[in-house]
Amino acid sequence: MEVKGRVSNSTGTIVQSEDEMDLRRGPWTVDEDLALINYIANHGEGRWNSLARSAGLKRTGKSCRLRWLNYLRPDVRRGNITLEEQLLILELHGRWGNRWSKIAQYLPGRTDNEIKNYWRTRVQKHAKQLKCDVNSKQFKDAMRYLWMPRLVERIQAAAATAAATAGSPTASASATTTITNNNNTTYNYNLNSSFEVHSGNMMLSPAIMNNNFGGSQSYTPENSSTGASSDSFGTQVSPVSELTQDYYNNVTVVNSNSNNSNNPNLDYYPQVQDQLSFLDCITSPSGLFSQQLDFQSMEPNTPWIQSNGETYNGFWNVDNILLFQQLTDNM
DNA sequence: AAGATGTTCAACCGCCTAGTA
DNA sequence: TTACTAGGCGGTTGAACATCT
Repeated sequence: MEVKGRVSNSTGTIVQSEDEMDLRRGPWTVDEDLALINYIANHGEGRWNSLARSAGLKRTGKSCRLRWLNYLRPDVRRGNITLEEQLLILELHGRWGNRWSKIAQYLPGRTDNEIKNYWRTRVQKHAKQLKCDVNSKQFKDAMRYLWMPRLVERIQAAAATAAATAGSPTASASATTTITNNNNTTYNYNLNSSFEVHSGNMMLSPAIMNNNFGGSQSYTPENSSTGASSDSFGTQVSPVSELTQDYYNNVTVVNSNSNNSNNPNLDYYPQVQDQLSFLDCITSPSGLFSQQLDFQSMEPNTPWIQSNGETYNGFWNVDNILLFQQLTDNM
């Protein structure tokens, strides 16, 4: 695919420079990817326009930058958005809105583009199913009081299962997790599949109060398998991704000291971050499920995301939609 | 089996800001 | 101060793929 570059001069006339006539657009080829990877390996990134020329790429600097940051960069995490990441995206979007790059700073390895895509395809889809605007208070309340607690519950259930499978004594069934957000709302979660919401000084809608979702209330969801949803995160495997990951195995500048065998990209990148699980972070250092997770004070790029590929089973099953409707009927 | 419809995500576009000459 | 350039960001598009009818 080759498209002639066209720009307007000061009089509005379409002109074409010699370089612009050769500019390529559209999907990147294997050779282009390799050229970019090799060039950055040897010369570093930055100064994208000159980089594009020096690397012999008939692409704009912007295009090179985007390709590198969103796809070729070795520490890009690919695959399913984990439950932990979903929870964090919901929380951070509630605070910052569509500040994708800012949100991405808190999800190491995820790009702003990926988070934006997640929001538009998954979250907005749920809002559409519920026939409400994704920015409406109804939907935000549903996220805060139904979706996010459910995510935490499932994270804990998965952790408990994993711990039990591993024979770990930490799989205590009555442990409780407390999460406090920037609205001073405290969520208490425990492994018995119930949760409480303490509203603190947060403003709650009368409908929610009337429906026993304000103050300090308990709600026991259905069996935590919850799975009935059409959502299927990450089932699509990009052939391009597989290809370019294979290339990393053959790039001559790989860091052979790395022992990471899961992500071939990391072999290429000298700085391999040790990753902690979500529960490691909310429980450590002093006690199981008792620490408060303070999103406000978290530093960007804190490497706390679990590296496994949790499959999302969805939340908006029939029970929860009915519950949501009960909540919103009185609004 | 085939066409229609829905979903995903890489890539592009246009705007904005910071840096610099 | 102004003009220009590079880089960054959020919004949007469209091809590829999946699912439905």
